[in-house]
Amino acid sequence: MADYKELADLIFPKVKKISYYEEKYPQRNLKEGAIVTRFAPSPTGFVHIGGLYQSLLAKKLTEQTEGVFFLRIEDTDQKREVENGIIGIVNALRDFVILPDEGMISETKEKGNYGPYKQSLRKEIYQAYAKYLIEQGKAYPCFCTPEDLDAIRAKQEAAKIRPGYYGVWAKCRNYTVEEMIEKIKNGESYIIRFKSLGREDRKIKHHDLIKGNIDFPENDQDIVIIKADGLPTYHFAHSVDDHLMRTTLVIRGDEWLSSIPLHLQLFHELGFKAPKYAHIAPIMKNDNGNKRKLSKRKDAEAAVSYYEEEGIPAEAVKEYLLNIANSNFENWRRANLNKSIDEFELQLNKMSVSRCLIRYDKIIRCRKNSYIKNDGRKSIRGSF
RNA sequence: GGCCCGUUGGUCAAGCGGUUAAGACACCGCCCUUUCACGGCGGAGACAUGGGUUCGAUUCCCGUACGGGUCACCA
Repeated sequence: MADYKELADLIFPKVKKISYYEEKYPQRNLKEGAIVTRFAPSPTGFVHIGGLYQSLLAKKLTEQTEGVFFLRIEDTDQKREVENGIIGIVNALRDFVILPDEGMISETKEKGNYGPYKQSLRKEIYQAYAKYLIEQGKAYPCFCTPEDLDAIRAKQEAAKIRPGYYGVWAKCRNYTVEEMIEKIKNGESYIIRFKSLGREDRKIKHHDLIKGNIDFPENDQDIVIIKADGLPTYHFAHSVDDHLMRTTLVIRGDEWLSSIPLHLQLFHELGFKAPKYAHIAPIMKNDNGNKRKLSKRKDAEAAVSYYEEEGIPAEAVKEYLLNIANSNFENWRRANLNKSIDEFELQLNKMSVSRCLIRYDKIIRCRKNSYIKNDGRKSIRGSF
C-alpha cells in the first residue's frame, strides 16, 4: 500500500527537508516591536506610484521601530517579465531615497542573509515545502487539463453555482495514492494543488491593521501551489517567503484583502505563524467624474519617473504621499517647517480605509513646502 | 451572480452617541505685492438614502442605492 511519502518522493525526489531551511533562516534577533516588512513587486514594467507609496510606508515603519525593510522580486510569471525590470525598481527606490536594508541591489546582485530575494531562484525551497504538504496529505497532484477546468467552469456557470476547484468539483483530490503514482509514472502532466479542509459555511476572523476587523467565509478552494513550470503561485510563494524571511508585517494593496482566508489557511497548514497585514487603499484618479485606479497603460502620472520629468523633486512626492497616508502630516508639516520627513511618525491606524484621488495641486503644494524647507520663505520663481 | 470593502463641502479629510460638523487645497471677494504655483483677512459650500436602537444619531444596527475589489497554472 503506497503512502503519501512515496508519492512525495516520486514528485520531488531531490529537494531538501524543510528543517534545513528553518535552520538556515533563523528568527531575527531584533528589539521588541521591530517591524520586518518588504516591498515585493513583479518586474513587469515601470514602478507604479502605488508601489512607491507602499515602500515609503514600509520604510518609515521599519525606521521607526528599528526593524528591517527588504526588497523581494516576485518573478514567478516569466510571461509577464520585462527586460531590466529589476534595475528599474532598484533605481526608483534609490532615486526616492527609500533604501532597502536587504534584497536586490542590481539586476543580479543582492545583500542580506535571508535570500535569494528573487523568487525564480527559490524554486527548490518552494518545492521542499510543497513536498512537506504532500507528505501530510495536504497537497496533491492534479491532472486536469485547461480544457477540463474550462468544462468544470462551464457546468458551474450553467448551474449558477460558485465557480472553482473545490468539494465535489475537485475530482483529482479523490484519486488514491496508487492511482496518482500510476498516472505520474505514465507520464501524465500535472500541477500541485493545496487540499483545502475549509468550509464555505464557516467564518474566520481577521484583524487588519488598516481595515479593522473583518469576517470572511473559510477558503474551500484547492488552489494551485506549484505550476506546470515548477514555480509557485503568488499565494504559496507569499507564505513560504514571508515565513522564511521572518516578515512580521505585510503591507500591500487592498485588492489582496479577499485572499486573506486563503493566506491565513496556508500559514496555518504549513505550521507557520502568520504575519500581520495592512491592506492599503490604492491611489485613484478622477476620470470624468468616476474614481478609478491609476493605470499603467493610460496614466503617465502612474509612473514614478513622471514626477522627475515634470520637475517635481522626490522629496515633494514623498511629502504628498505622507499627506495621503496620515492626514495629520499636514499639521505636523506646518508646525515643523524645517524638519525632515524622517522625523514624522507614521501611524497605520490613521490611514484611511477608503480610496483617495490623486491631486496635482496638492503635490505642487508639497513641492513648494520642500522648497521652503530648504531655502526659507523666498520667491520660488525660477526654482524649478 | 457569490463573498468582501467603502460613501462627511468640488477634492483630501478631522470628528465616531449631545460639536456653532475642524483643517487643507480649489473657488469667490477684499488687502498686500511693480512680477511670482508668495502672504493676510473675509465668504459660499458637506454628514448618500429609508428604517430602527436611544432622551438624543454624522457617529451603533438592519435594509436600499451608488462606487470599488475579488472569484486564473497573473501578481
